[in-house]
Amino acid sequence: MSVRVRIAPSPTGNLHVGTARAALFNWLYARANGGVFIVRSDDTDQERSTTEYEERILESLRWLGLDWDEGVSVGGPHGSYRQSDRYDRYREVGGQLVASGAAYYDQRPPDELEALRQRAQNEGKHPGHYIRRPKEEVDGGVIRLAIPQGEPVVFDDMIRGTVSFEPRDVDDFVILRTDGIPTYHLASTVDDVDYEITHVARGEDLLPSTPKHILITRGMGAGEPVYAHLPLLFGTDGKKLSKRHDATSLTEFRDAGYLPDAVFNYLCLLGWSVDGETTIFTREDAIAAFDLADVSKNPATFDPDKLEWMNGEYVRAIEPERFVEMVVPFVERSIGRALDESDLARFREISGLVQERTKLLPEAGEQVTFLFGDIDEYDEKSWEKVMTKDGVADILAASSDRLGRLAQWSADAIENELRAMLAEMEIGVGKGLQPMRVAVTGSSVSPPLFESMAVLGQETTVARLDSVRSRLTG
RNA sequence: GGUCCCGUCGUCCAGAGGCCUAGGACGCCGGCCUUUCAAGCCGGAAACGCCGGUUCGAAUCCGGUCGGGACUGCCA
Repeated sequence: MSVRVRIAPSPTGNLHVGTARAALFNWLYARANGGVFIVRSDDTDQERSTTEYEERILESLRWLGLDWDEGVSVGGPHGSYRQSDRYDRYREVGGQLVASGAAYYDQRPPDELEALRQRAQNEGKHPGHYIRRPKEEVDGGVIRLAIPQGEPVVFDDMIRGTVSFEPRDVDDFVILRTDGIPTYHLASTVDDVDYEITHVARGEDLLPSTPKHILITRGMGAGEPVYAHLPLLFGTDGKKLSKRHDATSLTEFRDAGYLPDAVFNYLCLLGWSVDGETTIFTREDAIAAFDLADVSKNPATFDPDKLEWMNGEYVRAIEPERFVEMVVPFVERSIGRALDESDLARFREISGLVQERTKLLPEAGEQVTFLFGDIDEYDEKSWEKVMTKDGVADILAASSDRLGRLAQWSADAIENELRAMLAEMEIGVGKGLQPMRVAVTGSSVSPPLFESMAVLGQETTVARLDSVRSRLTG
């Protein structure tokens, strides 16, 4: 039987990294086995679900480079792949389960049920012992599944191995609400059966719900899929990844300047590896090596530092011209206006040096703002550190004078001139260049100075040196 | 509280009884290179939670213990 896997996000927010990683592993498994990857919308929470979020989630999946064969927006043999379009089907199954005795109606208030549950527990009976009623007795209310007593529910999880639950530990849970809307357990399970899902790979938080899903599946007379429960993702504080402390949605990463390939690569490494040695790899490499059975059992802590490092690796690997294209919007954002042709030409001259120094795309913009506008304010710390030293004004005056008279304006020529000058003045290169750097770029951290000056132009360079010198000498 | 899951460097991953004086990556520390910052290169500190058992031999198997987590809704 060919592999059919799915990811079923709820459109109640942007795509969460945990969901993204689950999608990734499902996608890898499908691609590794010539299977079908399905995207379904679990939108039974009518209060919070929106089509707006649904579209954004799909966008994020596409951004990550995951394509799907069936599902929302691409269609397939099962309709819209939205649960909100299938309420009739869930009610039908609910009715069948009641008819067969696998489920029953219940309309008693929660506190009464709690008391009955407590009583059963005290007497060592199944929690549903005093709750269950014959199906004729009540009409309306919710429908609960009657957990069959006896044998434990056992299944072989691809990642966890054999997992077993005693029936007495599973509540008679609600499958259909009073308003006729199915709960997650029913809708999700019915869909998995109807769509002929062969492998359910999802977060470990659903492990305790698995016996419920297995029981519904059996109640429908269907065979169970193979389950694979992925380890959970934690934030840097060691707790569950939270929106409060961490970037949690894929859109945030995109907006921060992360590359989809880097995010893809990094997410793969959270719970899985190619061979324990390889850190950077392509999607094809991942597909070739991937198996759900190899996924780690341990929860993984999301490490922003490592992702950032990896993004730098990917940024440096971009084709130079492509890098320019990608970074232009960020440069424009930094300088607050669009780049014209001559700006672009100047940016190209230095973009290689910028690329080496970029981990996140927006940083590239910050590095070249000095090229495209006046320096409104100098970096305070840089000024403090460099400009308050003795002899700075002399260095600026001399460099302005010599660069102003330089016949050929190129990085090499500038370098030769300034090195010769500093040698004559008996000032160390490192010490002597810093004031010029701050004067010309506004900061003690910048792309290499000679190239920066070359691109900036002779006139502007000299003007900036003069401007700072006169500011220093009053 | 109950049920279930998990337990190798700070973090991620490798290790499926001898190849382990435990390997790779991020981060950290030191050095080299160097016009700053990066990048690159070299080196370093850093882990098998604990206790028993099985075995000639255990990070690897078993038991216990401790620790962490998830679930325990007419949310998903």
